Amino acid sequence: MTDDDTTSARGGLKPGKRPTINDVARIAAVSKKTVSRVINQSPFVREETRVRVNQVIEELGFTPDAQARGLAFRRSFLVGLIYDNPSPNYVVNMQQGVLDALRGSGLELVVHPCVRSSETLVADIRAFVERQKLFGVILPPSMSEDERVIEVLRELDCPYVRIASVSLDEAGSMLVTNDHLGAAEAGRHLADLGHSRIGFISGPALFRSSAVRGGGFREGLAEKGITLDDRYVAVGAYTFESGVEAAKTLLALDPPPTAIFTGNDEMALGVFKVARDMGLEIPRDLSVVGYDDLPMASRVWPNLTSVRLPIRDMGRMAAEKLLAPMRGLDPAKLNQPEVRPSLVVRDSATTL
Amino acid sequence: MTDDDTTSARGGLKPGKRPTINDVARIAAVSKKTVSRVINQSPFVREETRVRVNQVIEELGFTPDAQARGLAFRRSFLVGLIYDNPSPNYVVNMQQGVLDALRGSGLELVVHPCVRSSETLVADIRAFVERQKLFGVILPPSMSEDERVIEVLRELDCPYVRIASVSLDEAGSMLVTNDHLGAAEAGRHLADLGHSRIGFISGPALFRSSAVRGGGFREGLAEKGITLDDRYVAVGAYTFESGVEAAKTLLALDPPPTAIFTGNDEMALGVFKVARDMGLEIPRDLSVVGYDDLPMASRVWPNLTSVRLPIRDMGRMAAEKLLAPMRGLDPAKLNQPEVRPSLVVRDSATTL
DNA sequence: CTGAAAGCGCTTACAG
DNA sequence: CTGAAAGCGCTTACAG
Repeated sequence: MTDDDTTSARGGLKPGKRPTINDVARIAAVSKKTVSRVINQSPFVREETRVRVNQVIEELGFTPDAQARGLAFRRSFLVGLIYDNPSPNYVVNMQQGVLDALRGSGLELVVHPCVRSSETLVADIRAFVERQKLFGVILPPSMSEDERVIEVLRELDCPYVRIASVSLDEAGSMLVTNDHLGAAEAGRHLADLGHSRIGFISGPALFRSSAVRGGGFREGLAEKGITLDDRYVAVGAYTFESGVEAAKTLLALDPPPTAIFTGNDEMALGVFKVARDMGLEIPRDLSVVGYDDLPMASRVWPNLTSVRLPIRDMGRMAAEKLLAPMRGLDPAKLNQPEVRPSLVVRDSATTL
Repeated sequence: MTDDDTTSARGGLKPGKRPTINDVARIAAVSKKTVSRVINQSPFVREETRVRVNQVIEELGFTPDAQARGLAFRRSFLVGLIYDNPSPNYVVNMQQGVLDALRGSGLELVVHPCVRSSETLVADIRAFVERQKLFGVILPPSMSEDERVIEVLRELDCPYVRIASVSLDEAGSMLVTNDHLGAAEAGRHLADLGHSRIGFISGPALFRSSAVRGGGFREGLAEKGITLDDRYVAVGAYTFESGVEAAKTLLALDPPPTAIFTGNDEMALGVFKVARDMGLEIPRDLSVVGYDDLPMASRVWPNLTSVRLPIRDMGRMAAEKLLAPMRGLDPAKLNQPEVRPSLVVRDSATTL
């Protein structure tokens, strides 16, 4: 439609071809290096020149080619999200946060799921990062906890930010979620409600958060003089189905627990299901506390009491750390609040 | 660790640098063009040569540079998922399906959310697609329904597959979900259960599926001699919160509906919430039928009767269409089953 | 503040 | 079946 409007500026352009930096340079009557400087916001361009070049860029509808830039820069404009998390809800929330941070940065997000137990995991990740020459990588749990992967990233000189419940790396490449604090709060809460025969459904051993949340929970109970009985601990896999299995085991104990704390919300819903199937009413017959506070926690019935983790914010903050150097900031010194999980009391846990 | 093992093959390689196609060519004693042929699986390479080259590639740990290949090919190895869907669950499911199809293809997935009502939408998408020279794009609803976006993709010569409830394009770039069929089934089901004063919470007008599902539902009811009263139709936004609002409106009518069909599951959960708040028991006092059959449909209580859409499969099939030409197949003639939504009867709807 | 040359690591015609 | 040359569209030193 507006082809004619730009005829003057497009003079000499081959039809059907995208304008390149050469076209911009020719029409703006500068060298392509100067155009490159304008694109990359170099300060060494006279204001007048910059304006003229930007005007031509605008008129031509010029968009720098990511492949060509990447080839010359030896680095792409792609951020990788490498994950193995079994909870799609967790992943999608974090992904949204990462995208929040990337918006307007010129970087794009490549999602790369993988299987941590796969024999080819390390080779796969190496190929992915090397081939795409990623700008950087974000690693949610439990990918963040695999030192073989970290080793590869270091070797390939690929910046990364790890998200984990405890610190595993230097501040600039680490986002700590302090899960022991939230779990301790859950423990104190259940103890305060008068529970003492309490069950715990742990996440899988592969996740640091499983042990950290379990440890924090024990700690919180201990503060109130309660000891978690190992017979009342079941190991799940952070999935709904595993929550179902673990709940069956725990509720078959004699005497059964009066309350159950689960390593994440997904498994808490599994407890909900088993309780209903057994004719137990929550919270009257069984108190349940989850972890993560996914959106669904406040949509199920009864509303799930859960430890809130700001998953989306975590994704955003991790991405901001990754982008910090590009903005001339020190990733270790961003003015980011520490992640402090906190208990959201709803209706699924009550006094004994 | 194994550095020494490869010393022979790495002879002459600059330390600390990734091997390039030149290194492979030199060590295998062929031209780089031949190496390129092996990488791209050209049939015009002698078996013996191919084996030798692959061996050197293996020994060197050579990975072709995606940027360089993209620059030469004038096309990247990235597939874009451009979406504006308000339901994170829907998106994450579809995304998983797309990733299923991409696994092993050498292509990576770039996720690109956007706001359809934004003034810069078209320009944003143009810049994204042009800059990344995308291999192709997948468009879930309602992005799939925006003809301005399609126009840009055609102009940029970017292959795409649209996912929508009705056909909007040629078979090769279209995945039709036939939503009228599933909605009609929901209508017949509620009618068969004896309901006649039935509410409908529609999706937003921007989504074709809203009208298609509404139309199918009316059709199904009509088959049973029931007419949907416009006073019992509320318009939502496919979100939980909008479901809450719409349910409040419908349940405040005098007389209130005895059953509600919602345009998606997310809004059905909103109805669940309002019913509970009003002291109504589902399904005794109110029957509810949803659409999509997200995993959570079978995790809430009572289990939600819902029209099942194989969202993950849809993502996979759409991606397979996109990849078909690369595999020498005609995307219009893939042996894919048609998407047939079907009602999954659970516990949230019962006889009047 | 600006530019001409060389190069990033691949592939596409074009020959042979 | 194989290769030498040119080019994809940018940026990095290096000069001026």
